[in-house]
Amino acid sequence: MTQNSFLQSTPPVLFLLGPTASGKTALAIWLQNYLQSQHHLSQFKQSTLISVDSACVYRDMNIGTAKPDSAMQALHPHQLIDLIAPTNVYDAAQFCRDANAAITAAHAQNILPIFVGGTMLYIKALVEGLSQLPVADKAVRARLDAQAAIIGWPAMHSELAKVDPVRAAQLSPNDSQRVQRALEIFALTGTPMSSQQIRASADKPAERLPYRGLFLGLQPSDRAVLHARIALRFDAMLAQGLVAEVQALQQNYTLHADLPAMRAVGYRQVWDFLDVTSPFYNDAIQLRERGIAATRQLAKRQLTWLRAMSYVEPVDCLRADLHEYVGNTVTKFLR
RNA sequence: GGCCCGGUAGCUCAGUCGGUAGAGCAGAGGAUUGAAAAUCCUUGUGUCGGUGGUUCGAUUCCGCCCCGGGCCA
Repeated sequence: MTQNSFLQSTPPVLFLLGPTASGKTALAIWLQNYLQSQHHLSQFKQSTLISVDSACVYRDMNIGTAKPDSAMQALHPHQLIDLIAPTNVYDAAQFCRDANAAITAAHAQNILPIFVGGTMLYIKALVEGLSQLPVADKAVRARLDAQAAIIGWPAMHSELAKVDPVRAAQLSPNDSQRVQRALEIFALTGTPMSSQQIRASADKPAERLPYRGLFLGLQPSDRAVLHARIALRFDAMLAQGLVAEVQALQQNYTLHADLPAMRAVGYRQVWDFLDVTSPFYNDAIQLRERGIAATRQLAKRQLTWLRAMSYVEPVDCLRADLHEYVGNTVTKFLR
């Protein structure tokens, strides 16, 4: 059996990646309809959408996450949304388990998996793998946070340099999250994080995956158009009741501002808007401006990810023949 | 119409006792291994409103004009 025929017998998986407001969801739904109408072109009669979104995993966070509404989900169900309460924490490793299970289940039923989303770390973890590292430990993190509150993160970084100089050299003394994670790993295992990390073969995901992937990365040729869409969409969220949604969350759950769910774009800014002690309390103009700016910054980081992932094929989401182009590309891939 | 206060980076403003200027925010580029919509790194030349004058030299001092805001008529 040649290498080529082996690859062709490997089941396919589609990845539709892109920054916020690039039109991923609409394109995914169009593609699902398209594949339905063109099912004679491939072995798959059906497809399934799988969300790649660290915010859509939270229940009761609908407006701010631009989650597909119930009418849309009835016609085009998404997997990996509404998995946990906003008081809980999801992570990249859990995503890998959930995503791999979804792929296996879909292929077993001769269904084409289509991943749709913008959390590129999850994709990187799924494609390139994660090292065998301990899961987050609440108690250890609380202890490290308490210590950092006294001596500051640069001093914590100095502590890290004593036990894991390799990792410390890779990190900024201000990078609280990564410094904490490295200290946590040492506390839990007694071994430096740097000696437990394995480097994945970033450029050749196909060699270690039991399926072959088509990775399409939506990137606008004109950033200004994306910025305009982001502003429009944030205004729409406010009009749909984003503030009321956060108030309801605060009533129905015991939340605090440091929860990953409440640090999400939009939610964090509304939290400040509702917080009497915040300088942004009750300031609707600031809420709008800060929400839009935070969304633009998120989109920028997502685009940086896409440019850095060599196996992602860039697609201009503003091209006039977007549907035709994506349809043809996918058809060719599935053939 | 008179008086007062402003007009400096996309925005909010600081500053130059006269030697052409700097913060925050925004923007841009990058990193990214169990919080990732997170966290972090790098990045600041702009007719200093216009014009005339004083001066070796004006964004800075003076005159006039324009544009905001306020007070008095």
